[in-house]
This record gives sequence, C-alpha cells and structure tokens, in this order.
Amino acid sequence: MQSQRLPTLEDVARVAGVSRATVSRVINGIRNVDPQLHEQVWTAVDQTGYVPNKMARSLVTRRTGTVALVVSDSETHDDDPFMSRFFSDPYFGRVVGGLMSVLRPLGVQLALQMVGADGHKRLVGDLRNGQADGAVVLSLPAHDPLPGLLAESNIPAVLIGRPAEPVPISYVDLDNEGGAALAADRLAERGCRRPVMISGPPEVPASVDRVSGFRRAMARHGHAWIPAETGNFTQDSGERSMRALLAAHPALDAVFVANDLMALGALLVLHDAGRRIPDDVVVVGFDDSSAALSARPALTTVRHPLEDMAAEAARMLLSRLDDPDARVTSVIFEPTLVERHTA
Amino acid sequence: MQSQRLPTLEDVARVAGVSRATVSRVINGIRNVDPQLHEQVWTAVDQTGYVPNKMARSLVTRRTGTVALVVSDSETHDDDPFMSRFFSDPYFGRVVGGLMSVLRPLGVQLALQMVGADGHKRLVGDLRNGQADGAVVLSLPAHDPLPGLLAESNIPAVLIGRPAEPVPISYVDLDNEGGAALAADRLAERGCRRPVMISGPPEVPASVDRVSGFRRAMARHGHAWIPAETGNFTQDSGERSMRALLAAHPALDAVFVANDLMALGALLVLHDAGRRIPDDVVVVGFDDSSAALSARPALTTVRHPLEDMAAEAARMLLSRLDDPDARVTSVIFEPTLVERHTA
DNA sequence: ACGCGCTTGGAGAGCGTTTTCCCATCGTGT
DNA sequence: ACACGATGGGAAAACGCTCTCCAAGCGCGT
Repeated sequence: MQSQRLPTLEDVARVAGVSRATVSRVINGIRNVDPQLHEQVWTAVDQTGYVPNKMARSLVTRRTGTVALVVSDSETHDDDPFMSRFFSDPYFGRVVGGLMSVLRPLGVQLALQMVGADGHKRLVGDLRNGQADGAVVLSLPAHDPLPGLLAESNIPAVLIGRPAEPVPISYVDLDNEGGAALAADRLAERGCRRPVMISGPPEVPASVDRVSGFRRAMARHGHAWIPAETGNFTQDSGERSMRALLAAHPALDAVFVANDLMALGALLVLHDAGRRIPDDVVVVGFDDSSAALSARPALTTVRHPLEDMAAEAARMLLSRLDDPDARVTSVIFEPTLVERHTA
Repeated sequence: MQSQRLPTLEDVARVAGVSRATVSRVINGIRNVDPQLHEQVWTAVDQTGYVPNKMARSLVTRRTGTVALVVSDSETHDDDPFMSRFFSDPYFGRVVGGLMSVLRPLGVQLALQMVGADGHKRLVGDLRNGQADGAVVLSLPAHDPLPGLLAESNIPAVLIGRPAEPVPISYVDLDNEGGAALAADRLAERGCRRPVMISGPPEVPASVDRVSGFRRAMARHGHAWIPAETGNFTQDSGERSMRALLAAHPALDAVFVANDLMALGALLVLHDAGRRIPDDVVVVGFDDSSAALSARPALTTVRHPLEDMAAEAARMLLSRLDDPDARVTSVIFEPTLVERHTA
C-alpha cells in the first residue's frame, strides 16, 4: 500500500455531483444547503473516506485548532538527563491532564513547546505564525521576559502562576498566602508552642508567598517569630532542613513544610529522631501531590488544585480566542486543607 | 497593537529586490544563489522580521515538522478526575522528557493526541492528513487495534512497548523477562529461602513477562514454585498484596514486586509488621521510578530506561520519516539492577 | 405580467509557500 | 567568433481549502 494521494474536497464534490463550495458548506455545517444535497455530500464523504486537510484549512482561516503548552527549560539546562527532573515531576502531568480535560472534548490539539533562555523571540514568532492559536505558559523563572513579549505581541496567552512583575496578561494562580494561613491555623488549633518551617527557594514567587502567609497567620496566633530553614523543593533538601531545625530547636513541636516532597523528607527525619507523629510533632505540607498519600503517616497538607487551575486556564484561553478583544483577567484559586494523619 | 498582517515572502522579496523564489531558496539554504543576493535577502529578512508561515509551507511540502504522541485513554475513561492517574504517573513525564531530548534539538514539535476506544479511525485519518508526520504510540490496552490500523495505513509510527499481537510495526521495548531474572538472581544471591512475589495486572504484557521471567529464573535457582499475589501497580494494591502474602506465608524472606509503587506499599507493610529490611526480608522492585529513591530504605530495583527508550523511539521515527521505505525494526532495551538498600 | 427580495449553488480569488520550468547570462573550448 | 553546457534567477503553477461575490430560481405583492 503506497502513500497514494488522499481524497480532496474536489474529489468529494465530483462524486456528489456538486461544487467544492457546497461540500465545504456541508462539512462546516453552514445552513442554506438543500437537505437533499446535504445527504448526497455526506454519502460522498463516506464513500471517498475524505478527511479535511488541516493545513489547507488553517492557511485560509488563520486558525490551527492547536494551543501550545509552553514550558521553560532555562532553569534545568544541562545538568540532568535532559529535563527529566521537570517532566517527571507530577506537576507537569497534572497540568497536562487538566488542560486535556477541557481541550480534548473540543477537539483542540495540545502542542508542547519548550523555550530556553534564548528562544523567546523565536517562540513569539512561531506563535504569531502557524504554530498555535494561543499558549498556556508554565513554570517560568522569576524574571522571565516572556510574559511581557507575549503581551506586547498581542498573542493570546494564559499564565499558570502569576508573573513576577505586573504585566497585562491573563493568568490563573493559587492563593498561596491563604493556603499557608490554613496550615498555620491548623497548627495553632493543634496547640503547638514551638512551630518551625521549611521554606522553598526564595526566587520562586509561590514559595515567598507561602512563607509570608504562614508568618502572618502565625503572628495572629501569637507567634511573632518562626525559625525557618530554606529547601529547594526536593525530598533531600527536606531531610537536610529538618535535621538542621531539629538540631537548632530540639523542642519544636510543629512544622510547616512548603511542599509535600520536602515534607516527606522531614517526616523521615522526624521518625528517625524518634518523634511520634502527630503526637510529638505535627506536620503540614503543601500541594497534595501523590507524595502526600504515600507518606507514612499520610500527610496532612494544603491542596493545590492544579488540574482545576489548568482547566480554567484552558477555558480562559479558549474564550480569548473566540473574542480577541476580551479583557485580561485572572483567577485566583483557593486552596483547602486536606486532613490526614500528621496534624 | 492590532494583530496586523505579518510579513510574507512577498514582502521580503520586495525589500530585497528579488523574487519570491529567490527568497525561498535562500531561506531553505538551497545553493546556487549569488552570495551578494544571499546577503541582501538575509538583511531583508531581519529588517522585516519575517518568519515563515508553517502552514503554507506544510501545505506544499506535505511535512508538518510535528510528531504526535498518542496515548490511549480507553482504560481510564470516566472514573478519575480525567486521566489524572495516567498523566500524573511519572511514566508519562519520563516519556515526554525522552522524546523531547531528541526532538527539540531538531526543531520538531510534539503534539499530544489522546484516543479513546472509538477514535481510532479518526486518529488515523487525522494522522494521514496534516496533523503530524508520524506518531509515537504509548500505553495501549492489550488488544488494541490501533497498531494494526497504523501499519495498514502505512503511517510512520513507533510503539513504546510491543503490541500484544504481532503486527508489522516498529517498536521499542524492555526485556522485562531479563529484568525480572536480574531481580531473581539478586534474591538468590542474598540466600533467600522463601521468596514470594507481587505481580501486576495480567492484561498488561509487560506485567506478564515480569512474572514469567522471575519464575523461570527462580526455577533455575531451585525454587520451583513462587507464591504470588496480583496487584494493579498502585501503592495501595502493593500494601494489600503484601498483607495477604504475609498472612499466608509468615516465613517469607524475599519479595519481588513488579513495580516500584507497589514495592513502596510492600515496604510499609513489612515495616509495620516488624520485619527488618533487608535483614529479615529482602525486597526488589521494578522501574527505578522516583518512588524508589524516596522509599526508606532506598529501594533496590530494576531500572527501566524509559527516557532512553523514548529517545530511541523518536530517533527511529525520524529516520523512518527520512526514508519512507525503511524496514520495520524493533529495539529491545536491557534493564539493569540498581543496588540500593533493600536487597 | 412584472419586479423585488430571498434562498441556493457555482465560479473563482485568494491564503503563503515550494518547485518546476524556462530564459538569460556567462565562461569555455574549438 | 560561435556554439554549448553550466549556472543563477524569475514567472507561475500547484497545494487544498474557505469565502466572497454572482447568477439563477422561486414566491410574493402590485
């Protein structure tokens, strides 16, 4: 079986005994077509096995039916076996799942676009051209110029996670401060006296917000100062931080950890140190990733509704595509506390 | 800023004072162009900010510069919050990472295609048309007709994981039997007397191979029969299976678990049962996923080089695209044993 | 009968490329 | 000088589709 020429509109038209234009109308569901011809056309389509050529269509409509998922790799360039750290992080998969849940029923394609430190202009060029109708942008380094470029090129785009500097571009984000406050309230409720925290890297905005949210809420509960240790969101750094904290503050009885993976590490260290959880020490994580469930005891954590956020981002992008003059908007999601067994 | 018309070849040609054809030649690096004009054209390109329109180009070249990553969702239709189980499984991310590592340097796009039980013909149609030049197909249910359809439509495609029935289509796969044998050898080496195993679902071929490989190798070591319990690759099922095994065979001193996630569960149960690892019971997992590292003690496991396999799949697909008459091939990867602290 | 609006369907002009011809132009061997 | 093969560049034909005209047909009011 050779890769012979596929049937075109022309072929269908010939078979149905009508013109290209009519077939096109029928295919695209435009009314004003005699039911009789309508019928003829469809049978001709079936008979020829016609499938519209997407590129030809896109060329004239200026619509690709594709949105790009842009991920930055400027942070993970050449140490790891290529990006494996990022892609194998459940974060990525959760976003893809969320996007797909709204894109797929509508027949919209998702194309992966990676952009390095250099490729910004190329990306914008590609986007303005035929690559995609719009973009969902993920996980940018703190002061990435991309949001600005997108905004000024007038490319439909939605960020997941707000940009570091204010930029006229739509985004979805999580109320990280509120989430941290939830954790703080829980800790207070459990009657903790000597809370400590393990924070994330200071260059990621979400991390900063979690710290400040937690501090502020704890202050309301009468804890003016919270000893903290800085991790980098890996389990390893969680262990290290916990050990340091334990050494400096042996009497600690509560710890807020800025993400679940680090919390997993902290739990291990606490366990090895002979602390009973939650009796001696209560622990609250952040994200409600799959790690939270596999922790022992199962981790009490702040749920980050990433799938929902991604789905909303997709919806926002789509509606922007339908109405190019739509205003820039943002949606902030409220986290919730998932009570399991560590606090 | 309006979405004004972008510069086209025509515009560049006018600025450079040459014809469209010449600009096209220069852009596509076709020799036989006067260096002088060559220069003129490039400055004109810079000046106008020209970016070739991908769709117009694809329309005539019949090449999209895109490959599709096809994932089946017929198994996970409507129970979970949409596919979250599959996408958030590190499996997905590892494959994406591996594919990207070869695709991106070549400027090839990756498009996600999900296909349900019904959508097969649609997918094939889309693929034969403008969607993508070829496909990497992932994680199919046992007797999926897709490989057959792809083969008979002569669509360039590479499967990750061999098809259940023999089909003339290229694939990469892991020597699951060999991997399981590796685990068996290790268990034997550790002098185990009463080995048991936790297998995966019988409908996935890889799972079956792991079981048979393990059984065969253990037989060589003199263990004619291995008690087994069947899980479904989740941590939960690992726990359940381990509990059952412990109840039925209290004297067990070694367990082979068909994937890391289940091994994680098994480890927890063994720990709760007061068994010391690896002194009382040795455990070997399979996959070397991130779970293996976060297990305590760190899990000894069989490494499944998924990124490498995905990368190879991409390379195979690409070379098939370059030479449409290339023969169907397959590459089987050899797993290795990663020695950590459980065996 | 005639004209007028309304519905249908066809002809054809693009959309932005690549690529096939084909015509200059030039250098070379006789 | 003249013919002749290279070689560089332009005109224009696709590629497969959408969509804007226009013409034809039809029912209605005058």
